[in-house]
Amino acid sequence: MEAAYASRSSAREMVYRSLRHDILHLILKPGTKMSEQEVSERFHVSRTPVREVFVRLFQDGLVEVYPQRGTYVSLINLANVDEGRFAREVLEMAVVQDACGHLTRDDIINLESNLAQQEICHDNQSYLQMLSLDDRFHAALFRICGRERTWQMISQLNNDFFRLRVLRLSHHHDWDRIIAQHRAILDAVKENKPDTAAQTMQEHLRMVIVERKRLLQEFPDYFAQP
Amino acid sequence: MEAAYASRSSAREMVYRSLRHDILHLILKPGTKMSEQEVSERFHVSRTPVREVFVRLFQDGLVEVYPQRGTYVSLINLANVDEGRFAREVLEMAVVQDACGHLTRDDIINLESNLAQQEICHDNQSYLQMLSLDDRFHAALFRICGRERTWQMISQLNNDFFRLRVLRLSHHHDWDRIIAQHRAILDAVKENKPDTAAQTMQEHLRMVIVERKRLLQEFPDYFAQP
DNA sequence: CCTTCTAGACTACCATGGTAGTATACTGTA
DNA sequence: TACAGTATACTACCATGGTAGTCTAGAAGG
Repeated sequence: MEAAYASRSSAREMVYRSLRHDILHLILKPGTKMSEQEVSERFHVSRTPVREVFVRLFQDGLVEVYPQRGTYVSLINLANVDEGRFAREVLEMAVVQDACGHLTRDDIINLESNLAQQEICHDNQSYLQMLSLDDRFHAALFRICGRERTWQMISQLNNDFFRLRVLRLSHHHDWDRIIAQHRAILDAVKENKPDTAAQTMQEHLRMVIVERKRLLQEFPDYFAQP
Repeated sequence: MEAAYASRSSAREMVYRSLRHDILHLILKPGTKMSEQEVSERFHVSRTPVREVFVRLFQDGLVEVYPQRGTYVSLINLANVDEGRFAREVLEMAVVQDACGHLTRDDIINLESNLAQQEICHDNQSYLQMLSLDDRFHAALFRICGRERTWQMISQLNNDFFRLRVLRLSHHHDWDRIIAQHRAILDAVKENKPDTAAQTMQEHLRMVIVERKRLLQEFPDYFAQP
């Protein structure tokens, strides 16, 4: 058996990836109506694969389907954000402590290189690249501990958290603290200080709690009522 | 806006729930072939909703789709089991520590009642009920801490872990330790001993690691090669 | 002007037919 | 017997037509 379904470039897969990307990056804004008809015309495919994409997006929590009424990009649910953040906090504190033990030479080079690129981003103000680097920084810590799948799992469940990060990074360019915290985490891991590393990670992941209020005021119609 | 898609009883939803249940409870054994045709005839619906159900099951990791070749119930992936177990361990240790603080009278009644029913199950040897009670016991701890969604999230990702538990509970009726550990956890929480509670929870969730080897030998064709 | 009712234009849902690609069983050949 | 080539019966994939349910704009009545 060779390549499975996911890796194939079917019409369904193309549409799914495109819509998923656009929703996560807020190109399709929360609350936007999406009809089978419209999407199928836009991508020049029939309605069947579009329906199947909607099923997948619904499974991801990215759209809400109201039968005979319409399909809408789901609003950002702050309760989901908070629980996703909690899961990340607990898991990443454990992971970063574990990483203190086995950090290879290559790992250090990789993480240092990532941080250097973050600095460059800070000058460029390229938030898309910053987002990607941030993800890769955290993913690397999981990979070091042999917990790559765990990262993938919580990533899947943190779609709302992701959208909040997009909103934050794209509208407020106060990335100094973020980068400083990444630096502090890396240093603590390198110096084999698990407690400091965990502490800093916790602080890092709790930043969003404060930012939340500001974003809620600034973009009230992006969020679901709690 | 009222009820959303998920709660409706469409053909798709019926078929999805039925197949999902059968796969998770090993009624449909890992590796079994499932064709659109066959399933659509069995449920007396057309192939379109069946296709959409396959998409959802694929998203859940419960089936693998090989285009133009067939759709198969996915084998149990032990790497997935282990990472899911790790996530549960870390999260549940945090949750059970947190639960020590705020345990209401109703919570105690609920959990004690659950444990009493587990004892009854132990006599009846009803593994399906035992499975359900076990899930509800752990879910209750999350709910107490206001982390119900977190439980739902990790449940979604622990399908392989779930199937391993089904295998274990249905074929080996050594439930004494499981029930005893639940009792120990509850007691520790009641007596406000967070460290003991966390420790016992860790031990509890690590039991499956040992069982794994036995099950792998007993049902080799249920598992994917690592 | 405000409310009630109705006709029409949507929506997602499901059935069905056709297509390209894959696996397999069979046939012909050495 | 062993093997190569081919026909056939599958598979999932996609296009399209019809249907019941929902929303909305405009007419009718107060």
